[in-house]
Amino acid sequence: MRLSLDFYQKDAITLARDLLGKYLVRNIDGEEVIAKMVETEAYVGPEDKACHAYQNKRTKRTEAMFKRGGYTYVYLIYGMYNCFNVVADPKEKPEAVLIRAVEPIKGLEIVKQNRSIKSKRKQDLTNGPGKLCQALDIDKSLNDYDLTNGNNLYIKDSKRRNKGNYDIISDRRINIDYAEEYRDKPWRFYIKGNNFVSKR
DNA sequence: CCTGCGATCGTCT
DNA sequence: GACGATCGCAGGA
Repeated sequence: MRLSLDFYQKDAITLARDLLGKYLVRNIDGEEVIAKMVETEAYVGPEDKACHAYQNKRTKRTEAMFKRGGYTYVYLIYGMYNCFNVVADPKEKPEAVLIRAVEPIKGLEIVKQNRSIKSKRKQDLTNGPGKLCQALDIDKSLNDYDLTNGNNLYIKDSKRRNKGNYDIISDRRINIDYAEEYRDKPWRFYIKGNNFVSKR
């Protein structure tokens, strides 16, 4: 079942944990790709020096983070890759969860097409924030997109019985050395033992 | 296995 | 004008 509005109205750290194991669903020209989210990072609003909305910095780019939970925040990084975030919290609280890695569940052929790589290791298809955006064809056209309404992109519960009963590891976030005392906050979360996690 | 490096461009100063 | 919530490749151990 698609996650409802209230699921997202919580702080980014809680949401980052709760999103693990949930299914990200992407419709590309009628073809469905489904991927399980296995690694996330919380970006915790005005206080967090690693967050784009640090000190409530409000620009065209960060505007989506100020939406209520359940919207997307997608931005271009290093001129060539996209990063996909799920906005948390009620309106005006700029917190979001970066999806760092997913595990393909359905539509593997499409994923392989979207990712033309030499590596034959399956995990290299989606074990990174830029990689999974390529794999699921997520770019800025899906920024500021309502995950609770649209059909192009949404999140659903896995039907499995393991309702979030994963062993969850928390660790430092990746590549935010500039964030001073927030650099080492344990706000990255991943499913223990999962092969698609980008870094352990 | 690991480290270093270049690619590439929208966004903000 | 500078830079980045990254990636893939090359080269060495």
